[in-house]
Amino acid sequence: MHHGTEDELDTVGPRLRALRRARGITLADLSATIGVSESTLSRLESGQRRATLELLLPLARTYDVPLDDLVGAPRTGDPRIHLKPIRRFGMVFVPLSRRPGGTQAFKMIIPARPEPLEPTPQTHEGFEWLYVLNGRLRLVTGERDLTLQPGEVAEFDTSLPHWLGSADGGSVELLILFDPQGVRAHLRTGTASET
Amino acid sequence: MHHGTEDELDTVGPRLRALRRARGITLADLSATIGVSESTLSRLESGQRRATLELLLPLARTYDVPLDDLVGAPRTGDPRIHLKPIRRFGMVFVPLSRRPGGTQAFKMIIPARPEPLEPTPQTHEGFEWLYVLNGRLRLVTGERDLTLQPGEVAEFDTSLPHWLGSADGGSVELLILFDPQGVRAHLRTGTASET
DNA sequence: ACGAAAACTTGCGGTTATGGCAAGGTGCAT
DNA sequence: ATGCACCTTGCCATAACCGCAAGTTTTCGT
Repeated sequence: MHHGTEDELDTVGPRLRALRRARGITLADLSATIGVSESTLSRLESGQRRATLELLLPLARTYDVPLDDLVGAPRTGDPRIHLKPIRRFGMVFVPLSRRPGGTQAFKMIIPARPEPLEPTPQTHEGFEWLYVLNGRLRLVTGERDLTLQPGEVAEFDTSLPHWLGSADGGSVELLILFDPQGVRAHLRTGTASET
Repeated sequence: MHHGTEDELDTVGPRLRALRRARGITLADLSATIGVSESTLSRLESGQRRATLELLLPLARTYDVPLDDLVGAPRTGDPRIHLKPIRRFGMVFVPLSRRPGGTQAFKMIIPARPEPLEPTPQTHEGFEWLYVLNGRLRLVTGERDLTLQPGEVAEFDTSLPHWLGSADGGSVELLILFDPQGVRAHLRTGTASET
C-alpha cells in the first residue's frame, strides 16, 4: 500500500538540494555550519542517506524553514475532527483535538449506571477545565462535593485529589480540557449559567 | 553552542509517547498500522532509536499531525486575557476561563438574523478550536464551505482566511478555544470596524 | 487488594547503514 | 585547454538497526 509518505521520502533530498542552491550555499558551507561532512550531506540530498532528525533539524534551522516545508507535507486538511474514542475507567473519551502537546481536549461520556459509583479520587499533574453538556455531573475535589448542571463550568488543579462521576446514575456528557503544565489552583463553578 | 535543536532531539520520543497515549493507541496498534515492530517503536519513543523520516512520516500521518508538531518547539504563550465580555462583528464572546496562559476559552454567541450574512473571511495569527453547542454553524476556511451541527468539532490555523456565521439565519452558540501559538495574543476589543 | 491480561521493555545477534577521508569526477570561466 | 571550486563516490571500521521472543511493569475488573 503506497501512500503519500513515500513520495515525501523520495523528494526530501532533491528538495533540500534545491533549497540550498536557491540560497547559494555550498556543501562546504553547510558542512562547516552544522558540523557534518560534505559527503554525508551530498548523499543525503541525493537520497543515498536516510533523513534523520539529527540532520534535518539543523538544516531546518539553517534555512529557517519549518520541517514540513522541507518534507513538503501538504497543509490542506479537513478541519473537522474524527478520532477514535478511548475507553478508560468505564468511561468514553473522545479526543477533540489533534494537536499534541499543550492543552488536550476531550468529550467525556460517563455511561448511565443502575447504582451510584463510589468516589475514588485521583491525583495527577495538570490542570483541568470542564463544561457540562448534559446530565448531572458529580465533581469531588478536596473536601468539596458538587453537582454541576448542563452549561456549568469548572476549572481546577488536578494535583489535588478529584473525581468525576454521575450525580444521579444517569449518563453525563462533558467537555474536558486538560492542560498538563497547569500549576494553578482555582475552583470556580457557574460561569456559564449563574442563576 | 547550544541550539534548541538538541532539546528537540531529546524530546521527540517523549512527545511521540505522550501523543500516542493521548489517543489511546497501543504500540501493538501502531505496529500493525505502520508496519514497524513494537520494539522499534518503543525504543523510538524512549530515545533509544534515531528518529528517521521513515518512522516519523507514517506517525505524522497516523496521528494526523504536522511534522513540526511532532518535533514540537517549546510552547510560548503570552498571556493576554480580557475578562470582560467581548463584542465583535455583532457577536458575543463570553470568557469561560480566567486562567492566564496560552489557550483562551469562550462561549461564542452568533445572534439570529433575518437575512443571511455575506462571508467575509478574516486572517490572524493563531489557532482555533471550536465546538458547536447548538444552531447550525457555517464555517468557511480556504475553499471549504462547511455546515457544522451541534456536537461537531473543528480546528484550524487562523492564518488562513476563515469565517464563522450562522448557516440558516438562526442563532448559533459555540465554544471557541483560541490558541496564540507562539505569537502574542491578537485579541482586541472595539476593533469591529469593517464588515 | 489481588491476579490475570494487556502493555511495554530489553537482551540478543545477524544484517545493514553510517559517515569521514581522500581520491576521483564535473563543469565553468578564463 | 587548464585551473579552480564544487560535488560525488569507493572504502571500511564502527555503529545503528530491528524483529523475535522472553521478561517486566502497568492496568483494571473483580
